[in-house]
Amino acid sequence: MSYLDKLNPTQRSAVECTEGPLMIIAGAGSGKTRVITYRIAHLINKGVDPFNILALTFTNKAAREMRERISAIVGPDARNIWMGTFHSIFARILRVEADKLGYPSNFTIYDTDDSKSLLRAIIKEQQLDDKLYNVNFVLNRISSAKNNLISVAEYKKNETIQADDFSSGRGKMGELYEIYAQRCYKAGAMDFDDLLFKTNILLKQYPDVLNKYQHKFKYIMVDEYQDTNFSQYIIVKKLAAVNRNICVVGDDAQSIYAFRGANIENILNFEKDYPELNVFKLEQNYRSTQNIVNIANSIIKNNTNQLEKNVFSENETGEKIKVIRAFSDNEEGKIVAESILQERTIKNLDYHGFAILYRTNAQSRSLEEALRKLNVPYKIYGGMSFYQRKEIKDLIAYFRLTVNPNDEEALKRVINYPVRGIGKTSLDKIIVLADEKNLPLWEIVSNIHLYVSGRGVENIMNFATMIRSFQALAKNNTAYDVAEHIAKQSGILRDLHADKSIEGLSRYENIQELLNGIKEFSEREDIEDRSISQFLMDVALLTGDEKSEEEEKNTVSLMTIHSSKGLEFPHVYIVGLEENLFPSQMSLNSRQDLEEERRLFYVATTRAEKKLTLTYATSRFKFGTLNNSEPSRFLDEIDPKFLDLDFNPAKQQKESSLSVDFGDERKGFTEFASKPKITAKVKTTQLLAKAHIPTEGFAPSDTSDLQVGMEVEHERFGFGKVINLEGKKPDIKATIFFKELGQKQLLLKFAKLRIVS
DNA sequence: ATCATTAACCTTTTT
DNA sequence: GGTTAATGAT
Repeated sequence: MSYLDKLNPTQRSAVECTEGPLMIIAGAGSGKTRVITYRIAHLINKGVDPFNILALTFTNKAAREMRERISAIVGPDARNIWMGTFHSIFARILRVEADKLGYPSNFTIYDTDDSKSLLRAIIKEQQLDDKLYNVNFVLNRISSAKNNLISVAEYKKNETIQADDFSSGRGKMGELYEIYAQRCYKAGAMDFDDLLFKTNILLKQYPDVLNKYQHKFKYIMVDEYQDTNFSQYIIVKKLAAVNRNICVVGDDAQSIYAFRGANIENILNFEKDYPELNVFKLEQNYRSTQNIVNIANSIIKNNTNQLEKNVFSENETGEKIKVIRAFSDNEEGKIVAESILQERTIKNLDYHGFAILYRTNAQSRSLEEALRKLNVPYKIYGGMSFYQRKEIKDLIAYFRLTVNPNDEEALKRVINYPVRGIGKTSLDKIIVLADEKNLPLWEIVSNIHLYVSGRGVENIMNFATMIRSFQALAKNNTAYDVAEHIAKQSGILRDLHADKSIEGLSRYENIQELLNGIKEFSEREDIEDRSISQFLMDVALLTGDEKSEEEEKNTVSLMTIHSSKGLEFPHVYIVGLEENLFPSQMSLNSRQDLEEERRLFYVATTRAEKKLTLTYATSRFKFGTLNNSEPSRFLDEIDPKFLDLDFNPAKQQKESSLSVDFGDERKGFTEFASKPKITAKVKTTQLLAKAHIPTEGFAPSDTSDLQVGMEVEHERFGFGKVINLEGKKPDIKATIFFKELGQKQLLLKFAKLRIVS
């Protein structure tokens, strides 16, 4: 029982409270994962069968990590826990029960690209204006309908929804939803939202099925409960209704997925569903320095809607939070890259401890360039993942078609790739026919001779024959044999091999990598079904590349703030703190959206353990054109006493060029920082660069014998006099009075000082 | 039917 | 800045 001793009293109570409804409000860095994993381990140690435990997470990464940590305590039993993302767990259940909903058990899962492509086709077929019926907008509308458990029929009946659609001139929205749903059904496909929506239908229409899973899942845990949407909420509520052993863990301050339908009310109102609820609040932050926790608190207190809690840290005070201004996104990248290089060299650190977080994926480019220039190894998380690459999707589309020939999106993708003379007109004809006969595309394609005659028919027949041969092969062979055969026979390998460009080469390599991955899958001893069909089931819900361990031990991590949730790094840089970027322009219309942005900022800051740096640029490229930008309002909201503006170019510039200093240090940030913007940019840059020119051949001296009263030169601050020394051996802090800049405190082990006299 | 050039869109954030 | 749909030439 030694693991219980690793918990503080509140954590321990939460772990030991195994029966009945339980809510754990876990502040950032408060050991949430530890509590969840120990709690599950504790259940198993108490004799609960792992098969009776359902643990739901939002990311595969979180699920995997927890499983590993649990098995470290309870051993191989951990394998049998029903643990995974909402989507993967319910996809698994849906495959078992698929026939009840009229789906094949090997139904395809459409990703967002598939959904959009299908919708685009439908909008076009319906001859609707694709500006008014913007694909993203339509998909969003359908998605939120599903997430709120509104069926096609209900959508069309609902007066509010209809009034909304008609008043915005989109009266056909209901039809689009209907056609989209039908087409998915006909293709034997579910999109991401369907995995939850159809689960709800299943549990509603089949009480015996509901009953089965209610008794199966005796203990249910939900991580990141603040991110659940209505659809997920109802599933959990139903499954927990019999045993009422439901434990939800979350932090309302970290709810950042409202845009995807997450409903923060689910956690705020949890108690209403379970009056006998036990609540534990984990408020001690073990991750970050006090300065970081304080800054995070000072950010989040600007929000109104939240559960009361007091997150605190007993760690060291830590460095102040540095704010850096750059003149362009490129300079921002350069500053961050240089800073990382410097920090890691001076403090002799691993790159692994650094992360750069941004609001939008598009921001990664300037950072990448800067890092590359300085030879800093980095790894981008999220963004375009391996499985989103064109060549990978192409090959997988062949697999999908082999397993489920009705898969419309897969068919459209590969019917003429590599080119085999089935062009747009042929495909259009097939689509029209399929629509007329109300049959899946494949039915037309595989019996094309019944419908059309003439040129081109032969090409289509050959294609159908090829797919059928793949299907025959897939019946009795492992995934790898099938995959390799398909890659060759489809002509994909040949096509890519012929492309001698650098990109072509890398595409070829990616295909090889995918095949290698499938080979590994086919050789696994621990699974029974090693068919291509089984491989596809696993692959559909894999999002990112699963980090390939060792080589990433020494790389800087780049990612959006959203994907940084749950992670921690000693050194964190949050870049692009500008109005209209962070907070995003889209969020400025409503208070709720703005508050979500603020929570996002809260999440970002609380990733940092030791040191946090915030940056913004006063100009930035957007769609290829340069735009001016203003510092984010969030910077203004931080209590300036936690900020270190000393290295802020704005301040240096101000001090060196403005004669009058009103000296009010408590001034708001924006006011403070935006003043110098009046001066021309180029000029300012030069001013900055030449603030102090080090003496020729400047080299830092050994400062171990530095004495009060000595004159020194600093590379950037210029000449100064040592007026005080304090602290012990490696951490001696010097107070130096610089002629240009005034009094400063420097840590001797970091400061580059030349002793003048 | 296919390739090459042009226009249009884009940026939230993700399972 | 970069990708992807639409247009036009062979």
